[in-house]
Amino acid sequence: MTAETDDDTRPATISRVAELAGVSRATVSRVMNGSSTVAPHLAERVRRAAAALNYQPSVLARSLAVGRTTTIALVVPDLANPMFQDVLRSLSHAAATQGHRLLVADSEENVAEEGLIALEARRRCDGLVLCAPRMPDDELAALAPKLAPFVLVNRDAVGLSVPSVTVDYAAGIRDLVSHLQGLGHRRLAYLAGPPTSASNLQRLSTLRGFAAAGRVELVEHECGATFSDGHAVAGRLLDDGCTAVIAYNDLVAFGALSGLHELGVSVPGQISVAGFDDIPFAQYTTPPLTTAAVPPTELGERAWQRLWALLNGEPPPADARFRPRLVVRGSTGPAASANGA
Amino acid sequence: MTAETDDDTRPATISRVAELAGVSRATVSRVMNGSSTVAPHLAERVRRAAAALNYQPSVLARSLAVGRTTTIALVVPDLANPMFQDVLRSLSHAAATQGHRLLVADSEENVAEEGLIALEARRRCDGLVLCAPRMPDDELAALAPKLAPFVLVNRDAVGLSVPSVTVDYAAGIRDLVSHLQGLGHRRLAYLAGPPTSASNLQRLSTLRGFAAAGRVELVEHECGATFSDGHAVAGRLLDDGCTAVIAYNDLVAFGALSGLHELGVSVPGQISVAGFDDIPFAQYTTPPLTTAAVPPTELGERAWQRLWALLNGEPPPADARFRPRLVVRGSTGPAASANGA
DNA sequence: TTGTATGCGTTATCAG
DNA sequence: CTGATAACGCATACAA
Repeated sequence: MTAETDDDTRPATISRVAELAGVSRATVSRVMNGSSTVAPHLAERVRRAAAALNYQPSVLARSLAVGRTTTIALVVPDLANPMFQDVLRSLSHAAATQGHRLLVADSEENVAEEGLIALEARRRCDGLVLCAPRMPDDELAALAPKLAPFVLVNRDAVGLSVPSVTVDYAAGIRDLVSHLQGLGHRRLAYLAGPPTSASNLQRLSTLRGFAAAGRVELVEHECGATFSDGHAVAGRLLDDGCTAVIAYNDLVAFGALSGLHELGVSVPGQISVAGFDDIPFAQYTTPPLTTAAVPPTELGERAWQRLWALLNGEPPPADARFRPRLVVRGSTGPAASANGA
Repeated sequence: MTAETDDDTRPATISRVAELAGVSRATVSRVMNGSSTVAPHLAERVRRAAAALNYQPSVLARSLAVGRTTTIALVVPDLANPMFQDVLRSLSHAAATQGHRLLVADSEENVAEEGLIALEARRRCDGLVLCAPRMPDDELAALAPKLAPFVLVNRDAVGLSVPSVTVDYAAGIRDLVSHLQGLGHRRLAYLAGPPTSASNLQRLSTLRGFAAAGRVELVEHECGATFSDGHAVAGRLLDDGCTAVIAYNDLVAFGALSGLHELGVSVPGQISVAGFDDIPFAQYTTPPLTTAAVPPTELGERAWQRLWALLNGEPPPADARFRPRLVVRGSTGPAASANGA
């Protein structure tokens, strides 16, 4: 008996288990899935055979047969960004709760290939969560049908029937401005994020609204989204007579804080600084950062909630819009009237 | 002609393309894969048909037929930990370079289920990168054959022939101690990480070695791995006459820094503080943190390099062991002889 | 060069 | 309750 069908190296298949147990593949399948009712003695034989062969059903084959992968994809523009890390973590956690796994794809801010990456990722699983703040509206619209079912995070779906979970940046900015106004600040600077960022635009237009209404004087600084961007702009902050500055996000605020510190500028004594996001380290800077907090786990959880509904053929849930929570810490204080002098 | 086989909603299959193009499925397959040589006019017909039907080959079916998913999995104990976020990002990036996607599974520090999670994740793809610092050696050994091909990150493979990429914590600690000794420190505290952490053990035994050799006096504090852990232990730091403290990691060091600051203790004036890892914010604390840096992208890249070799049936590459780089910043300074007074 | 036939490992339908 | 048998969608020897 020259071994030929024997191949202990390759993983056992359902057929080999069936053969060893002396039953049909269908029966093995039934036993493995706990479904249907199988005669106890047969079930036992199958279990033994499976154990003996160290049989593990092929997820792949099962997915093909069932038409479901129990896997979803997440596409983000930058895995180094704390915000997307939060989305990733909370989404992964939420999906795991329902027995789903997460495939992650980082477009690395490559707007040109973002669409292809999303498409490719989507085709590997059942659904998609898309973070693509810089993708043009028309491209998104064109992609939408091929990406479904999917949900958008941190960006509105123009006219598409795509659920989205977003942050109400306008409200956050309003809270920050009110807070600063209450402290006597009248003239404030905004450290603008990436020009193509949709969320930056929301912040900016809200601020311009305040300015247009004559409630504050606004000085805009082109900046960016990173620590270094904030750090680089610190030197120009005192020149234009602002007593407070709102940064695009916490990272930028950190940079500004650090730059101001190096310049010997007292915060909030001479100038107040506020961020946006409330990333983990915001409470640990010196001084601790006043910011508008978007709950780190909510985004991912809500996204999953909506995607889950879509996967089950339920009607697209209403959009979720989070109002950031104003977190007042030590980096903002009363306007120093002496500052302009 | 009552439509019955018409179903524009479901994705097109290779069969429908073949039918529309008037060729066999095999030919369509050849065209789609660019392989083999197909008559130009036929190829063109196939492409037109594919485009018309918006045909996208099923990744699933292809994977089943070929026996390859071009997907790998990453299992980490905590997605909130900056170190694993770095591994995730760099691994994802490196794998993408070779056209592979990443499936991420967070065991959420649940040591009991870690094995099952790894197994399940592994079965969904071609290979695995495992970060499981707390998993018992025997369990890992038992799991190894079922997880192959896989590579270990930040942990040694006891006696298994499993490639690993690790950090030479002992070397890092030696550098830190030498640095502190050079500043005149003789008695130092160690803020210990989780007792079950293998990397904590490496740090600890290295320090104990120094102490046993009479080169330093060592005071051990049970601590943990988070900011709060470091913060909580700050109050006890001055009591035992240490002039310097080495924290399990940067996070803990941040906490200690913050706690000491609140207590009005000057760093490094009264006590020096050093961390480990050099996570992004280490350079931005006040004072900036002296630490042992492990390059954030190397771990993931090397892990992919090794896994890639394994996937191609090449012999297991040699283990990669990174020697951390000493980064001296403002949080460490000359020992204050007046401290004990 | 092209088509036929078979396999990949499961699930599901439908008789018995 | 069980077992053939046909999908699932694609790739690939093999034959023509």
